[in-house]
Amino acid sequence: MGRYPCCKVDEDLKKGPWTSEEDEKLMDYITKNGHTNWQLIPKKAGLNRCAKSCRLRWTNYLRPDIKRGEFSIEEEEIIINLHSLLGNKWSKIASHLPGRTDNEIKNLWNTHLKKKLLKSGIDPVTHQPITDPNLLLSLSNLMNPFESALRLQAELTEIAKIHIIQNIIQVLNTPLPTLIPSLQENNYPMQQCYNNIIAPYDQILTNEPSPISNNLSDNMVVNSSILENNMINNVDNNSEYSSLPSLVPVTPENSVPFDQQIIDMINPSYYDDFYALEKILDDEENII
DNA sequence: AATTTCGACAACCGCAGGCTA
DNA sequence: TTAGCCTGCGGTTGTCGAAAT
Repeated sequence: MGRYPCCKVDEDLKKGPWTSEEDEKLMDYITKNGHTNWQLIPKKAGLNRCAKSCRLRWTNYLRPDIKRGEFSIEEEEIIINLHSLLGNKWSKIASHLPGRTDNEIKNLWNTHLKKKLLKSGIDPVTHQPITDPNLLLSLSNLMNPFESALRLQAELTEIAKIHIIQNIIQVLNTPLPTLIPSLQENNYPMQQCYNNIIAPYDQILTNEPSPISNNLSDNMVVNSSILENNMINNVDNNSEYSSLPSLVPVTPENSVPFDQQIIDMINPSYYDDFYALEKILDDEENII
């Protein structure tokens, strides 16, 4: 039944740091023969290591496509943003960063990024501002009080904006005419809604008109993944808030209610558009 | 100069889901 | 069909060098 076990428990296999000789043996073998069967590799390569150890050494260190060296600011931003969307899914996060391993990203998170967020008053788990007053006080004491207050205020404002945009995307991502047939009859101007609500913010982030704005028709669903990718990849490095904490996933339990004052801060006209959309949805709900 | 502490990173451990004989 | 291995993943631990005492 089954296969041969991965590593025999009673075998006296070497553990701990790899020597350069071991690296060379593994590298040589895989370069010549590939790594289709990890179980065979240690023996065939002449290594007294278990298959798992060999696989890990290869994927985390010896693989030729690994990008070594310090993480750039852009990479750190991407990691923070992806972490806010995906949580501790290190392998998923690593798949967005060519040449970086999940282990490397996990280490970076635990040693640098977590502290960086905490110092900015952001909870690294929820990616929301820390609300515990004691913790906030002790954090703010680390910085110049005036600078700290200004910074905190600016960051909270920016987070609020992102919350709003994400909520709008979520609503727009619902195929309205499918759900509510009468909307199709009314020919609700989704294009106009997009142009007024999403495009300006998208433009701020990308510094160019979004490609989807050219293709959006009334029956189309706004592709939020494109917008999210824009948010992740187009960090404005000149911005005072380039070290901004990341997006917070919009789920029913942590969706924030809209705040007139915050929406007005972005642009008062957006609220009118969204309010119009909300009103239509409410009306439809009442009819149904 | 010796010792201790801390931070960074590599490596290991154990689990879950998929796969295979 | 199923027992048990294989692989990938995330959490944790170990190691080593630098900084502090």
